[in-house]
Order: sequence, then structure tokens, then C-alpha cells
Amino acid sequence: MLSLEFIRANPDAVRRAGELKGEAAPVDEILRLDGVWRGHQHRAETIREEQNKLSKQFAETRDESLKERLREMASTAKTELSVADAVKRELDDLLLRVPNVFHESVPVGETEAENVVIREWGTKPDLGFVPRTHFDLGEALGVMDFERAARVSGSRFAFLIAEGARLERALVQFMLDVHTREHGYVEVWSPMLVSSAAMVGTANLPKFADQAFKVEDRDLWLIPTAEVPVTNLHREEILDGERLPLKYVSYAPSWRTEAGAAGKDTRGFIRMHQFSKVELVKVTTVETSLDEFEKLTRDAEDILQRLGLHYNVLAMCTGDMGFAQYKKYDLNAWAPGLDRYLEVSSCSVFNDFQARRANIRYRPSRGAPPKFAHTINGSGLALPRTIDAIMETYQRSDGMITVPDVLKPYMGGVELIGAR
RNA sequence: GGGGAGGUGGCUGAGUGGCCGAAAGCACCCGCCUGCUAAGCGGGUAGGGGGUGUAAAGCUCCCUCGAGGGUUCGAAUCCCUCCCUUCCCGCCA
Repeated sequence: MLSLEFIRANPDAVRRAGELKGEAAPVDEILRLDGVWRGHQHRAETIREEQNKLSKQFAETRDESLKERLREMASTAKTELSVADAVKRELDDLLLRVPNVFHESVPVGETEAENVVIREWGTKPDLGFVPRTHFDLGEALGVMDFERAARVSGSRFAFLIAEGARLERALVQFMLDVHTREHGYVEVWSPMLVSSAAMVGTANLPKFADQAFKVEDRDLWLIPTAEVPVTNLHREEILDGERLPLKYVSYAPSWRTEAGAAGKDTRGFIRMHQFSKVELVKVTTVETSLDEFEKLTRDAEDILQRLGLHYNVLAMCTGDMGFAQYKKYDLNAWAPGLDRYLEVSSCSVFNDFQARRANIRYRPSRGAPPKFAHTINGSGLALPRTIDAIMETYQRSDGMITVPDVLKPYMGGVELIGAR
């Protein structure tokens, strides 16, 4: 969230950011409540001050005549404070719904059509035959099964079978190995159910409650991404500034309701209620976050390059970028069978928007007062669509799929899917 | 699930009604001393918020000893509820 201080000082900037993001920010109501809250707070404190003085006097003099007045002051202060608290809660609730501002380099636009391609890698492969879709190939090879998954769990679920399951595991291993050994990330295995407080920390709550699965009768949510537990890893902490940035990589299944996406991407292994993802998370200082964000994006791109997949990088425009992000890039891999790009990664920098919610701070140097950290995350990568791009890019005219070189060491001797 | 112990500052840890936002130690910072290092000596070092201030600094007040509520003129300290940690027993992948 944004600080009250910032909103007080820059109400117009906050309003404008809200409009461009398509998320009306209740700035006026916030400023009004801020005044009300401070009024009550101030009155309560003035009474308390007086009360504390008298109370000390009473301790010395034991003057019983003071008691009645003290009792009265105590109760007035309490009332005043409870009003202040109620207003503050209302205020905090509104603050959680104010979208983040964005970096000056973010393109202004309303829809995804106004996103900007900032770079491309590779070219669309010419296979020499009409490419098939991954679900066509997957079902024919018996490595993907959507029909049985629907019987077991409903739509938007899948079984991966035999080399399909093996490919998924190989990719996870490969990505984790590259990020830990070559990019310097620390591997994390995290809880996959998290509290509401953690969801608020990453800004998945309160605004996006309908996007996540909630456990009945408990304050627990299935994680929509490993970003949630890993970003919250250091919640309520004051970190040593000299040890930043912290770099984490975490493999976890992710669960999403996909509310509002009815009818979209219903065929294939694209938009699932449950999917695997290797997530990159950084906690940085204020000064280095933009730079670390660019580097994190490159780390994710490196995986696509090693897999030999053609992709592009899009800078998200204001309207397509999201509530909490300060700046965001999407990585889209080319899927020849579907004849379109698939979003396989989304990399974002939040500045202190999440850190403020999760109360993640650091001390820039010894003795210096703490500051809110900056957080960054990005998929490195999301599995289903990466699998799709691989299957469609590496398919042969006979319907079998060549395993990319970098995955061979992880495939237990399988070099060609479908050769069984 | 049953029973016991416990949650205090960056860390260890004392504190059972006002003299406590908190002893002592560690760590760290500044200064002194020393040819250098170590040791020694002196001082400093929790977080959040309000008011004042053009801002920084400063001054000042309020709140915070796991969270919330209660008793009391006054709570780290007493009472209640919840959360968490830990030990023993039971159950169990």
C-alpha cells in the first residue's frame, strides 16, 4: 500500500495513477478520514497526557479527591481512542484498496493492445509441416489427459502421464538448478496454504479474494503463486541492509479460481486451476530495485533461451499492469501449434507497496532508522505453457516430440517423446 | 487430543502493581588511551504515531514487553480469550 504521508503529499498523482490503472482510488475519502482520525487521536493524547500527570501526582500525594476526576479522564480518553481506532481501521481498509503508482517508463494505455514489445529473442520456427497443438499431440501420445481429469476434478485440470509427467519434473529440476547454481538464488520450499495476513501482504487480499481458493472454516488460502509465501518469508522483520538483495527461487503448485475467465483458454494446458511454477523473488534496497528487476527478468529469459524457445518481452501498459505493480514485463513464448504467444512469465517490481503491507524493512546501515524494502518477483517459469511451447516447437511430422538438449540429462534417457 | 513450561529491545536475559520503554551481558557506533593489535576507560544505540517546524534537525506528547479484551487513579507485572513456541503423554503419514 501507499503511505498516508505519500497520499497527503501527492493526492493528484495518486488519483491519476488510479485512473490510468482503471482502479478508482478513494483519495478524497481517505483525506477526509485522515483528518477525522487525527482529530480524535490528538484529543485522546491530550487527555492522556493530563491523566498521566495527575496519576503520578496521586501516587505521591494519595489525594483521594483526585480519584473521581481521574476516573472520568480515563473513560473519556478511552472513548476518544476507540473512536479514533474505528476511524483508523476504516482508513486502513481504504488504504489497502489504493492501487500503486507506476514508474515513468510505463507506457500509458488502457488495454493489452497498448503494451509495448521491448525485445524479441529467436524467430518463429518453420517446421516444414502444419504444426499441431500441444493438446492434440499430448492426447495422441497419451502424455496429457484432460477428459479423465475433468471426471476426477472438473474443468481446468489435467493429468500428465508417463513422459508428460517426466517432462514436467525435468523442467522443474532444470529451472531450479539454473537459478540456484548460475543465477545465485536460494531455493525455498514453502507452505502452500497461507493466512489472510500473508495474502494481504502481497496484495492478493482484499481485492482479489475471488481469485484464490479458500479453505473452509479456517483462515487459510491455497497459494495462487509461491510469491505469496516467499515474499512473506521476512514479514515483520528488520533486515540487515548490507545483506540485500535477498534472492529466492521456489517451486510450488499454484491454485487459481480463474473467476472471470469463463470460456477463455478452455482447451488445452493453458489456464488451469492448478499449475506448477518456479518463482523468483527478491527483496532489495530502495536504490537497487529497478536494476534488480531488470536482472530478474533476464534470469527468467535465460531459461527460455536455453530451451530454445522463441519469445518476446512486453512492457505492460498502465491499464493492463495490475493493482500492485510499479512496473511489469510479461514474457511470451511462441507456440507454433496454437499460432500465438503464451504468457510464461510475468515479472514485476512493487517498490515498497508489498513491503509496507507485510512490514518488511531493512536498516540501510548500522544505527540508521529502518526503511521499507522493495520487493520483486517473476515466474522463472510457469510450467504448463512452457510445456506447450516445447511440445509445439519440438514436434516432428510423425507426431513425436524431441526433448530439448538441456532437458536430456533430466529425462532419464528419454530423448524422444512417443518412441515407447 | 490431554497435561506442563514459556513468549520482554539486533541477540541473550532480569524484571510480580507507580521509582520500568525496561537491569545486566553480547553485538554495534563515537570518543579517549595505546608504536600497532588486543585489552581498558567514557558515552551512545528499540519501534510506531500525533503536535510543532518550509524541510532536515530539534523540541514535545501518546502508544507499544505475542494479539485482543478486562480489573485499577495507574499493568511487562493481576484476570479472561486467542495465537505461537517448547516439553511429556496419546494418535499418526
